[in-house]
Amino acid sequence: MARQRKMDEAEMLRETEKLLLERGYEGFSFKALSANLDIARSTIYEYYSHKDDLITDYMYILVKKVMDEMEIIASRTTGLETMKEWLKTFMTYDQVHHMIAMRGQLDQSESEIARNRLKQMDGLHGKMFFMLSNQVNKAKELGEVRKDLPNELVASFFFHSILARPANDENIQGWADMLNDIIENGVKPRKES
Amino acid sequence: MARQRKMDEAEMLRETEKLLLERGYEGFSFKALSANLDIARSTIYEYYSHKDDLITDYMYILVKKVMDEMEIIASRTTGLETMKEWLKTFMTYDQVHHMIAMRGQLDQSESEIARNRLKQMDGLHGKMFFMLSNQVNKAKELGEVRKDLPNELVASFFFHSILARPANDENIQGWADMLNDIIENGVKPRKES
Amino acid sequence: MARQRKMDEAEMLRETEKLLLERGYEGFSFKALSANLDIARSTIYEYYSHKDDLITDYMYILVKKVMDEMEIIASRTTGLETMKEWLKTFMTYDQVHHMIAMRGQLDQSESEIARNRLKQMDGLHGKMFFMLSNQVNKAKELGEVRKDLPNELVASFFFHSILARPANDENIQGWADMLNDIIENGVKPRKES
Amino acid sequence: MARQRKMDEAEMLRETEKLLLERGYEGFSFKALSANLDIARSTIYEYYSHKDDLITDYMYILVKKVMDEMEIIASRTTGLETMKEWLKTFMTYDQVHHMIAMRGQLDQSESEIARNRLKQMDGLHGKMFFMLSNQVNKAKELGEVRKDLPNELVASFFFHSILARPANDENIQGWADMLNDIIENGVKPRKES
DNA sequence: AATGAATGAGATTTCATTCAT
DNA sequence: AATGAATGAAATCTCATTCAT
Repeated sequence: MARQRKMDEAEMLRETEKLLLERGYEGFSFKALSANLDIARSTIYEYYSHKDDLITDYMYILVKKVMDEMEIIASRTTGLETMKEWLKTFMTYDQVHHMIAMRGQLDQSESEIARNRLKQMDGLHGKMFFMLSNQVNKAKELGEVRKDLPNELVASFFFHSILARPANDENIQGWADMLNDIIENGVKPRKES
Repeated sequence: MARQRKMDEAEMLRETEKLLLERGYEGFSFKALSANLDIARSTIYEYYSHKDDLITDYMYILVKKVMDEMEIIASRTTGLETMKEWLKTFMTYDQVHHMIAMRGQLDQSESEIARNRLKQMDGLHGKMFFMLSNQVNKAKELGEVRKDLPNELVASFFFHSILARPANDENIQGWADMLNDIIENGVKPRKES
Repeated sequence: MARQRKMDEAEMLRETEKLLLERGYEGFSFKALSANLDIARSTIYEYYSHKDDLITDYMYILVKKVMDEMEIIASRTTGLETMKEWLKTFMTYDQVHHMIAMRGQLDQSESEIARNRLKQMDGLHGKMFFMLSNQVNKAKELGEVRKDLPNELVASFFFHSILARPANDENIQGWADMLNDIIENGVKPRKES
Repeated sequence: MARQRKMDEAEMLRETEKLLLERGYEGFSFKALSANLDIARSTIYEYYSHKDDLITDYMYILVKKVMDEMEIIASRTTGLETMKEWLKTFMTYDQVHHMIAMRGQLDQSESEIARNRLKQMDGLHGKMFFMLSNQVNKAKELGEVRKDLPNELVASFFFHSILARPANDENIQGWADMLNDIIENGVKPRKES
């Protein structure tokens, strides 16, 4: 009797994310995943032959999604405005920071598939930082960013500033505005006459 | 063989840190630790009866060290200057950020000793943020920080800004100065005539 | 290799009994059990996630079996006759006495499943003693048992008398008859004129 | 500086008994013993080089004590009276039954000292049963016990009857009297005109 | 396409025992 | 006589992975 197609791969990736955030790389297990998805553990192997394959797949897709949004934004804005929009993207996908933290543990993965996907991901990640730095440069040319700061530092600053998240998560927009404000103008009062 | 020599507990904590940073909470194992220290796995249990006891001990000591340095700095400076000095402390102990990320996984620890140490650590952590926010307030009073920004956001911004670390780790001082500069003045050029 | 063959759970319980009787609660180990069953140690965990779960399962099933036999006997006899039949049941299942001795060590079990099963077992055990005492009472009413002895003592006497087992195990029936004889008439000669 | 003689061997044996009764043979550990006695674990090895040496020592001393009491009683009484007195001794030392249950696990002990002490103990145990059977015989000759019952069965019956212990432990004497009454006269009413 | 059954490797933890002081 | 330090072996338990159905 033919079994029903029970598996929804999108849901699988969602659960993967949830578990990775809750328990970290080593704490993540197919056992827990199969329990949460209410399928047999062995069924997961029909989709991913190694734990690391699934994890790197999830990671790659996540970074790709961020990249895609960044590119859409870049296609209709420039300079500081682009970067301010990107900041909102970074907020929406703040898991990325956790994934970067976990990435190191995957270096010695036994799965070649996983190691290859990591390389692709690193490529994307590099490209992402290149886009950031590049945009900083454009902003400099437009006179929106000081020329005495290294592009990479400003880029990295944008990317990490979202970690300064307030305790109460409500009002994302207001929070984003304030972050942008600090990044642009700094915390020191301007001596306006 | 050196059967009698007493374990060097300081070295044990140093190796613990190294392994935690390399492998994360779940990846950390007494097996690896004992191998690195060149002692028997069971010997570690003479010092810490649970994995979590050792980890929380390490974490607590780390946070305590940061706090102590912060207090010394606060005793001889104020306002923005204090915060700029603190930033250097945060840079020196940037492992703290990794530990905060791991902390969540320790909540369900079966070891009561570990759970208690976590409570103490949370206390310290709370105190740390209180000190930060407080200093932001002083800086506002001194006219060094804009009054329209919430204390907590500025505090959190300082604490997390160090994550915008440049690829090449050399020249910490220059890096610290630039971070401070961005935080103070922002990335936008000042319209100075 | 017979990789797919399903474990025979009945055999598992039989081996469990054997090992428990040979080595006691703390001496019982999954290592020995898996060796005797010629399966991998981890396979046992597919059936029982805790040592205590298996042990209490075995115990419960044992007590249940005794109870069931007792009830069948009680449904077709009364009074002293019932108790004499029960004595034979107790002889057949004399492991029960060992299990009662071990039970104490299970109280602090970490497995909730085990603790729950223990509660059920205690319930059965209580019911068993209630049935025994009750039947003593009936026997008193029928004039088969002296009225000056507490029900509980007579009940307990029946239950434990089977421990007075002769060295050579043959001839169960003769032994049972003699035990019954002593319990009924005592060891003192009746002064029959 | 000379350490104080902290160890009281009698107390050591008392704690050994307590732990053996609480946890059984495999559950008994020098770790727990040293904790209870508040001495170093290694100190116990000054007295007993093997776990089993201590356990068998305790067991032997226990059985010896029972034997000594039995012999004193036997020196001033005979027949059924002796056996009734012995019953009280058995009640006082009811740990003996637990020790007999544990004894089996010691057979494969690696310590030769322990194996030898076991042999001595078995000798005593045998002698004890010989005394019991012998006394049954005397009682038969005195017309106090029925001649149709095997000596060993009556002996064993006495020895084990104390396990029929009532729930509430108070009033040992009354309980002993009732047990003796049942053993002597049985539970069936005597048809006395 | 999905699953049930089994397994080997490894993690945490406990403990008897040894040895130098 | 007593102890602190260390250790190896073993026990419980978890999990990624394989394989037959």
